[in-house]
Amino acid sequence: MKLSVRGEYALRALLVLGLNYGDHVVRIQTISDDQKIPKRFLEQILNDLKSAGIVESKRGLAGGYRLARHPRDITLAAVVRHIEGALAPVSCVSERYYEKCSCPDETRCPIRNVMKEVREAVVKIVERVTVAELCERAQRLKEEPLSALDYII
Amino acid sequence: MKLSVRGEYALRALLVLGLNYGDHVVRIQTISDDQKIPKRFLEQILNDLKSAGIVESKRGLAGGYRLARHPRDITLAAVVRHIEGALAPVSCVSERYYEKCSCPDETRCPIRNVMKEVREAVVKIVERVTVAELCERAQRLKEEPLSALDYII
DNA sequence: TAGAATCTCTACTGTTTCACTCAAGTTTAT
DNA sequence: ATAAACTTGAGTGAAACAGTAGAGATTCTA
Ligand code: FES
Ligand code: FES
Repeated sequence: MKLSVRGEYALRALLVLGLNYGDHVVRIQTISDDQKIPKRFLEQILNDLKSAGIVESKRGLAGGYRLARHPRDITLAAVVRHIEGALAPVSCVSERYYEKCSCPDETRCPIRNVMKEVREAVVKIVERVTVAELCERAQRLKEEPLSALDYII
Repeated sequence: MKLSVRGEYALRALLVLGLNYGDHVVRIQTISDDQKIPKRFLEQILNDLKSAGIVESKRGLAGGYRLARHPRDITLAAVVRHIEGALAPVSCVSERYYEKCSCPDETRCPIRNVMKEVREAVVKIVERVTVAELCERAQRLKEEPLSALDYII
C-alpha cells in the first residue's frame, strides 16, 4: 500500500467528519481550511467518497458533508481501497484487484509468496482501524502528544 | 510499499542470481530469457543494483552478473529501498526517506500514527526475508506447489 | 591481434498517473 | 431573488513509468 496525496486528503477529511459526527453537516470550505487541502481538489475527493457510499451530502445553502455510516463502521481499508485501489504490494496477490503479473509461474513464485505475507500484514491493520478509532487516537494524541511513540506497536 | 514492475523485475533477477550463487557469473540474456524480462530494461536494473553494491559484474565475453554478497546477507528491504524508495505508505513515517506531509500538526496526526504501524509491519517482514530465503521458498514451492497456501500465515 | 560477445553509460520516447484547476450547472435557505 | 453551497465534466502541466536506442568499453577466444 502506498498512499497518494489524494488518499491522504481523503483520510484527513474523514477524520474531520468523524470528529463532527452527528446530525449536522460540515462544509467543504471548513474541511479545506482546517486541513489545508485545496478546495476544488477536495470537492472531487468527497464526491468520490460519496459515490462509494462512505459519505453523504446535503446541497444548497447550509449544505455540506457527513459520514454516511457510523464512524465505527468505516474502515481505513474500505476508504483506501476505493481511493487508491489495491492494498497489496503487487497485483498478483490482491484479492479484489487481482491481475496476473509477468512471472513465468505464479503458483511457484517465492516473491509472490512473500508479498502475500506483506499484504496480510497490511490488511490486518487497515481493516481493523476505523474512522472512530482515528478519532480516538486524535483525542489521545491531543492530550499526550509526547507519548506518540508508545502507539507504534 | 508498492512494487513497480521495475522492482518486481529486480527481485526476480536476484532470485535467479541467488539460485545460481557461486563463482560463475550469469548473463543478462539468461536471466532475461528465464524470467521473460525485456533485456535492455533488465540491463538498467542490474546496473542500478550494482551501484547499490548488491550485485557485481564481470565484463567482456563470458561476462555477466553475480551477487556481491552472500544471499543470506541481502534483504528484500535493501533491494526495495534502493529501487523503489520508501517502504512506508506515507512519506511522513519513513525513516530514511522522510518528507513532511501537508498535515497541520504532524505530532498529533492519528493517520500518521496508524501508518507507522503499517510501516513497522511491512518492514518487519521485508527486513527479515533475504534472497537466500527466497531461494528456499522457491525450492519448497517447487516440491509442493499445492501447499502454497500454507505459507501465507 | 581481430572479432564477437558481453557489460556500460547516456539519452530519448510514448503513455499514464498525479495533483490540481476551471467553468457551468443545480439545489436550497433566507 | 439571491447567494452560498454541492455537482459534473473537462482540461492542464509536471512527473513517473516502462521501456528503447545507440555508441562505447572490456574481455575471451580463435
Ligand atoms: S507471480 Fe507475481 S511476483 Fe511472481
Ligand atoms: S502527518 Fe503525515 S499523514 Fe498526518
